[in-house]
Amino acid sequence: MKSPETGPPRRKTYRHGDLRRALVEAGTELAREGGPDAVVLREATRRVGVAPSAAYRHFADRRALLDAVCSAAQSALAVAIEDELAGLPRGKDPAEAARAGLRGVGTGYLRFARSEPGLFRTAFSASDNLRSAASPARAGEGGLTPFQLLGAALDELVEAGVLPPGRRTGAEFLAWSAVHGLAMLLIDGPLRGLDEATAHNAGQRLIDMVERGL
Amino acid sequence: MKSPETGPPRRKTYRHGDLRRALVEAGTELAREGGPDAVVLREATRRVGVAPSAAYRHFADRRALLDAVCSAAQSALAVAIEDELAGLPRGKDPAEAARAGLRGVGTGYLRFARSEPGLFRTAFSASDNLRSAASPARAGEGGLTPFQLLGAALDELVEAGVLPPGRRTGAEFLAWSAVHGLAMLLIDGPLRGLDEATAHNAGQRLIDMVERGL
DNA sequence: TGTACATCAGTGAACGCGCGTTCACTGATGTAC
DNA sequence: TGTACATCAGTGAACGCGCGTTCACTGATGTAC
Repeated sequence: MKSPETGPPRRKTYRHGDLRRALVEAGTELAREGGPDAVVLREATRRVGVAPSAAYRHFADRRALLDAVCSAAQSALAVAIEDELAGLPRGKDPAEAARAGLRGVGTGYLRFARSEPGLFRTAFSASDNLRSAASPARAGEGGLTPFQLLGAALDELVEAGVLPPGRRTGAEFLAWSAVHGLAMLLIDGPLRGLDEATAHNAGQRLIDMVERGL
Repeated sequence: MKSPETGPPRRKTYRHGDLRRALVEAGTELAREGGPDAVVLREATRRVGVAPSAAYRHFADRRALLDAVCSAAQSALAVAIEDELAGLPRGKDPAEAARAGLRGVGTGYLRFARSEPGLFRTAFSASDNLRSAASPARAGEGGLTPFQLLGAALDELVEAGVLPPGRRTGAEFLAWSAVHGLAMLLIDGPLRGLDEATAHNAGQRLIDMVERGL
């Protein structure tokens, strides 16, 4: 029998205990609802039930909070891709498995963009934008970032003899471009509002194109 | 011998004469400098040398001004593509010409994204985002919007027998995705800051991939 | 051609808003003796 | 085990800022007579 909690959660202790984490979580929720611009420092403290200035014990400024939220969003994207890969049937021949791996990365990426557009847009708004794409804060449970997951999928394609090694260099940027572009068209662009099945179809066609074209 | 003009231009007449156009131009300049968020109504009136409230004679609100600026940005993108196409050598066989046309659309698109990142980002932030992609306000000098220019290039590819008609449906979204995604990576993402030649190269490789993959 | 008047583009002052950030403070915690 | 004290996480009031928008107004323009 919980008392009806209105507004911010009331603390019993003067100290919060885990304010930094709580602010990142509140900020992530804001990003989920409205993208990077919605990550407002005062609103995050409000939701946590703390004075605005308390945030400055843990973050130098608003940008620092946003950067932490960006990392969290990238990590969530990595997890979405990992989930897609984990759902793949096993035990095929290496070539087919490698192909399925690349497809899985693209599909997971697109699924995340559609189901979490706010977080997706936030993932690409870090101030150092993906330059340090290898930061552990941005990785999924397997310890790889989205970019590294894509790279690994391409490596497997080469190992399985599907992709000529000469074509490997820079291939992540080509594949990424295609999938990222479709993601943008689906969430902000003219393909916004497509139903689930049609969107999935467009994604598969695009990945076909990438596979043939690489 | 011009007098040194500091700040906003001083009007001699009480009436401005062409305020709507002037505000859209000032807004476009703001978008060029800082993207859609930089299109600030007060700043636009400041630059034009007019009271903030004067804007409301011509625009219902800030969003209406931004929409007009978006249309202008899309039109500028169309012109950039047209320029690229106009520079193409003529008189080849139809198949080759059609291929060059598609390549030109992609190259012009990427060139605009890199040379005018602020306008490029603004072009994709209309509230009705590209749904009415055929609006004349968004067209280039030839009367076609960027999306229509791409469609025309694909049609030529079909007519020249390069692209099987069965593959034509939805092909603009596949090609657009790839090129748009690369544009994003080049201006906001991890490929930001690439030198001209490398960026051009990446663009050509991507377009190769699209051509093969379509 | 001259004059009265309606129109409406632009003025200027004011509004409330929410933001990020600062600063002197308060009070719970944990450590040293 | 008990007490003094340093630490530092969180408080609360205040700041200046620039924004979008409103409203009663002013004055140039063009039209009707």
